[in-house]
Amino acid sequence: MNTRTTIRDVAKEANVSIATVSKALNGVDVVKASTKEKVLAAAKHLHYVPNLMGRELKTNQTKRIGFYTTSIKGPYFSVLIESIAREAEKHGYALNVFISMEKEVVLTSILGGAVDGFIGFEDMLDQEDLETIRNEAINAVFIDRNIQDHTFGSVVFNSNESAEYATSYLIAMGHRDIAFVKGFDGVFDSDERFKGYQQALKKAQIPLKANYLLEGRFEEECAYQSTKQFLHQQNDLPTAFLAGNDLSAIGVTKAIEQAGYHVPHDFSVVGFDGIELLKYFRPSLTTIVNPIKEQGELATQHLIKLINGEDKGKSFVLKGTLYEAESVLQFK
Amino acid sequence: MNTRTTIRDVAKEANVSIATVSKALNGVDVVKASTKEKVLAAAKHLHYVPNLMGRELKTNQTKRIGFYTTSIKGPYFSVLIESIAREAEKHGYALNVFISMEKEVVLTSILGGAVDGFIGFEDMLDQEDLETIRNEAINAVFIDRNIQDHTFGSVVFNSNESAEYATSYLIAMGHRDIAFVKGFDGVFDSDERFKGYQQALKKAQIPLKANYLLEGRFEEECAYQSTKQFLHQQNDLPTAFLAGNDLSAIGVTKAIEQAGYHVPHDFSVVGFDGIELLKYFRPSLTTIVNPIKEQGELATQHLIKLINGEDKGKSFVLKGTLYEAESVLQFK
DNA sequence: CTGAAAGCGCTTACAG
DNA sequence: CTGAAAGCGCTTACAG
Repeated sequence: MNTRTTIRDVAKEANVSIATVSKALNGVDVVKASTKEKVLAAAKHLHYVPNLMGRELKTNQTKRIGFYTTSIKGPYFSVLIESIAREAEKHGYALNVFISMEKEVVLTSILGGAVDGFIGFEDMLDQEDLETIRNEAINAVFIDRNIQDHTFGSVVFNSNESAEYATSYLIAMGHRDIAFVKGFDGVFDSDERFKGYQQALKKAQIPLKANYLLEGRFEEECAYQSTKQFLHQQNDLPTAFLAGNDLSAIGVTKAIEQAGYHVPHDFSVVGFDGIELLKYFRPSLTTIVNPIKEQGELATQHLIKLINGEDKGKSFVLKGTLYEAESVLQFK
Repeated sequence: MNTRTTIRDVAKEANVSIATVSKALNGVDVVKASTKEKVLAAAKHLHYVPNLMGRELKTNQTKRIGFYTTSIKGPYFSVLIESIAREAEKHGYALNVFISMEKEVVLTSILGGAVDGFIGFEDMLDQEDLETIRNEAINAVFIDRNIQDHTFGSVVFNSNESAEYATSYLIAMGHRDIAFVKGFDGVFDSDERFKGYQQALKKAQIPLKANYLLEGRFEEECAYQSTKQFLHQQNDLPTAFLAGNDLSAIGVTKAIEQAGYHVPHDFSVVGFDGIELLKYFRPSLTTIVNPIKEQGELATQHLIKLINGEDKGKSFVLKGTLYEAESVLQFK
């Protein structure tokens, strides 16, 4: 069994020192052209590829950025991750996606120096973890909460304003009885959307009704169940549903149809995000489209600037845009 | 700015040597209990996390497996990747997903020792690359082609048999004029499915018609365009379409509806894979469901056995199952 | 049970 | 322009 080729093998083959091999291969242009050629030929001949651990241990950088998550399910991720990967590659960085349920694994990776920085997501890391990461001066850009610090930045959506806008839009369409399908309490986008909903009602002087608040957990299934039950038990029905995200809007719509009603004739429905699979769903869904691709790109650009010391942490807020489709009808 | 905590800092804090710290932290149970306690306390106090590069360089293993791809778009990936990640984590390995368009980046990573082995996908790596990887004794399990060797295994679908079965099913439903929407020539699943289609026709003594072969490239859009054009230009129309995968089956269906026809009343449609987003699509699609999750799990188990030297490369073949839905109707 | 030493494969001042 | 040497942070025989 072949043992892996090292820089020493190349040096021997080319009759130079390992220092010269390193310089020739890394384009440190101090090496004589003929020497460089000789080294390159030897490296090619031996199929030499530098051991990354050696290089990274010495240079203390990996040229990798990380994305840590417990799951990549959900229609949001492929667009986000792919935009991060493309943007990173443009700047000479590779993206590493780590999927793990275990916090220890994630922390070991981040603090163990597996990446030069990471794009943060989910609430897996608590305040103490963040403190530790900060102390090690590891750069990060968060996309699900508003953080700003010397080494931490964030790129979030203006969920608050979007939700207020979406609610006002429904009100302008004649709806006054608008149910809200919640996401997760304590999650930034969820809380902000709920606040926006409340603000819009307040401005229109429509009282908030507790019985119009449904559980959605940002999932189709949960929203489906809540809505189904809601439609059965309630005699004070709304005329419209504002769902915490598109998936739950789909769940709401399916529950409405299942109960024998129709969207938008009996109920209007609005979602958030503008996920890709909407193009397969009928009736087409009115939603606030979030610029997910731009979020990934901006987060990546910012992270790389942080890594290179060209910037300090900033907080960016991206705006959503209303996409009008079939699921909303003028009321009355 | 804090410099990162190393094993030396912990040793100093605990008043022992770095060797002892290493042993205490790694559970080499030769260390006196009280010493171990002292070390653990010091490590915790300093928030010490071992530098992975140091460890990996020394031990020559990463406890990571890789998944390299140019894109994670497509409904297939989240299920596959997630099943790999979960299975890997069960065995103490982390999954690293690398998304890159550049072959050099991928090879540098694989040959540079970034992972202990990888799950291979796509035709990015040519025969020569595989040869190089083999020479370095790097383990891999491929999921899109049938490879078997000492360090290489594979887990593929029985696309040939599935396609023959699907075609025979359509024939049994009374269809004799069956168009085939191709994937990519040269791609294993694509070629195998095409062969299976041909075999079934032959067995039923139905001649293969060249004008019944459409381009699909495994994509919705391409299949849509091909089918649209086909329906316009052709006066010899088939009664059923067998599409290379579900996405192209969706494209076919949309083109049929767009041309004013209906599925399944005017044309029956069958796909392959059983992707998750089918649940959002109407009419519901008859398809051959591939056990994607099982493929990911089996590939991972096999890879880890290869890494541990507990097995040599094998070739596994997984069977699909027919899922009958609305898109096929008895003909006549 | 503990520690000094070697060495994994690199890069980079430094000397020549 | 080239090379000898140091050292990145670990682990692991080996000696005591």
